[in-house]
Amino acid sequence: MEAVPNKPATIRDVARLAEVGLGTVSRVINDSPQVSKATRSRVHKAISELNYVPNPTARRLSLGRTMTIAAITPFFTRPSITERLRGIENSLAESEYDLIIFNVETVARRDELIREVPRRERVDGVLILSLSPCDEDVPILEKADVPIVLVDANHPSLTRLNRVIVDDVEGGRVATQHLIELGHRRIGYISDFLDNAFNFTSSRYRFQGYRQALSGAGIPFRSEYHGQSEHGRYEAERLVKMMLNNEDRPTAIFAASDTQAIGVLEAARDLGLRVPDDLSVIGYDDIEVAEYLGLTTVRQLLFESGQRAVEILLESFEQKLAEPLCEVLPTELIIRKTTTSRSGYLEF
Amino acid sequence: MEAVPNKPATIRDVARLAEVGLGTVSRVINDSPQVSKATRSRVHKAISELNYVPNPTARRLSLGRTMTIAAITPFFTRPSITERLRGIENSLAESEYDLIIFNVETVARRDELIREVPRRERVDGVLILSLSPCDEDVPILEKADVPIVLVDANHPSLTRLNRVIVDDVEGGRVATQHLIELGHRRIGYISDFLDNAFNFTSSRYRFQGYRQALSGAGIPFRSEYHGQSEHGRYEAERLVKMMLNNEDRPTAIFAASDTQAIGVLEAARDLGLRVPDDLSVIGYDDIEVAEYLGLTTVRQLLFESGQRAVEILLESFEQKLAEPLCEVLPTELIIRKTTTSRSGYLEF
DNA sequence: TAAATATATGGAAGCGGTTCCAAATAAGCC
DNA sequence: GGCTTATTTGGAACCGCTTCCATATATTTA
Repeated sequence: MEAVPNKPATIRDVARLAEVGLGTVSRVINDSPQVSKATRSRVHKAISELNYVPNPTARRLSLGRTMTIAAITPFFTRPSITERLRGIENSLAESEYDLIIFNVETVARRDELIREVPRRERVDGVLILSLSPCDEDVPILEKADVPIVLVDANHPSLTRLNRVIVDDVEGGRVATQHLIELGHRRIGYISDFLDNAFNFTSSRYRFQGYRQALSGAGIPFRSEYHGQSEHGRYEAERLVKMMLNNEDRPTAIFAASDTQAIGVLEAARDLGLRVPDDLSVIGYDDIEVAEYLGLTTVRQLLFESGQRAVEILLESFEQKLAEPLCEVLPTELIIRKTTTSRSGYLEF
Repeated sequence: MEAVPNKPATIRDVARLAEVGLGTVSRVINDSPQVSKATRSRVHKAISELNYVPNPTARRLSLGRTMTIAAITPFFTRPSITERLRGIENSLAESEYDLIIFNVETVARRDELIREVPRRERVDGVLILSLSPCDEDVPILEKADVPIVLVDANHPSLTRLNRVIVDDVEGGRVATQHLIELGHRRIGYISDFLDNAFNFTSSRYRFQGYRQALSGAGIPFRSEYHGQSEHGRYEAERLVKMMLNNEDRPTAIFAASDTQAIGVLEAARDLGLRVPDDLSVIGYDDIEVAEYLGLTTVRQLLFESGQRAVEILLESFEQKLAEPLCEVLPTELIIRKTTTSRSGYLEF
């Protein structure tokens, strides 16, 4: 029982109390095998007596590693982002690494972070979420001196960066194909703006898949069946109401995210359209509420994408990766209760 | 134009190239006034030539400060949490501090973090969001050797910790009083479980306010008008449907969060009740979607609470605080379109 | 012009760890 | 017992910065 010292104890205090050398204490801390049992327990006793905890900063400097991983992420208010972050935090919690987070809400900050964060002095690795690099960013990122993993982000000319992605073209195709196989011919697509300052690409790729499926089935694309706006449930609701007020309105809607699909369901309800009888709706993501709503959707592994990205990063620290990984996570069509066959229109 | 060096440049490289001493470079980096203009520009030239960035870890060790702030937060999927986090990140982005985040999803982790994170060697300050300490935590936190700010968290016996809180009792009272003044007598309350392992207190305090308002108006509390369950829109929907199926059902509902209020609105719609004519609904928080929905609610300053917490933390680093601050942020009743007077029942 | 004062500069010491090398001790072998 | 080898141990050197003190240079002042 002694007074709490003003300054935290250092490794030297422990060495003195345990009557051993500095190196020995360090070896005990780091579980080095070459310390005799007797010495080890003497040191442990001193450690707990002094309430000693190794100073992480000193450790980092000495190791030449920051033991820190940065996540650069846009608006972390969207469920798809927070789910990925949960996965990241979850995997990192068991490791020795700290997670530092940078939230991007402006293009200027995006550029600043992409330039300044991936430096060896700052962090050991970087995770970039849902922010696809633009042409100028590619060389910067490929030249960075720390491992980087892009999650839900990509660029055609990337070859030297790890990525965890979903094949959004395929996902869009599968969703649309599902509707086509149910007999739908007039299929709407509701999405974010395909072109945007942050270079979010998912809506764009899913749109490509949508187009592919249509043309594969010989259905011409009609631009009035594509609604784009800012991301959000209520924006989607507004868009789809306009679309559904047309004469020749769609019998099915593919929404680029579940959040937007919820908006579509609301709109249908407001317009007195029964889902799925009058309107089939399919979303994308399979966020938590999708199951509650019985929403048919394309599941992507959000939480797992974060976990996987961390695994890849940690592996790349240990040089285990011969070359950059581009891991494509599977998507899965989850058929629930918001899609059904277009009665009377089946042509198969 | 020279080859990218394998190792990042150090302050010594800069000193050598600029032909000055170590100390001088350090002074330039830290904007010390006592460096001559000529020397300063020589050093700057060398810095940009070597693409030099000071090593933060070394800086931290030397300064004896980690330049890092931890945020300990429960499930960061809830809008009220992510809004606060946004505010925190936003304020910290302009500072020199890094933000490291710990997500709490189990009680065990909560306890572990509360014990281990607030240490001088790890971080310079700690923000704890929406996790009220329990009795055993109080002495641990009060003895911690780094400044701590609780946000949306409190404990009756706390005196030595900074807090940014909302008077939830008052907020609950105001919400309920609003309904009473509209003539409602049968007022339901939908909330999280009042007792829960994480010791979330907001539902409890708002419940107190609800009770106060009722008894102030001479309305007896009826336990069948209080529904509690896990947090969430759909859980709330289920609860309120049961409540509304009773004979003597409430004419107004106070939901402990906007998320839950949305569930109430859904339930009303499913049951064919018009809002506000058949059922008045008031929420709490004023999250982004509340305005879209025209939801009457009690606004609390979520984003600002995060900003304010950071300000207090930074001030306490500079010893500017004579004693711990307990800042109560205002709430504001935002009357929109989901509450109206109980026609035919007005007794005033 | 010399002395006193103000301004600039160089670099050692120190922050608290890790690691490597040399030395001490223990164990094994003939 | 004496020699070799394996196991433990101590501590200097180092990681890259800041800071303080001593020294060098410039500026005032009498």
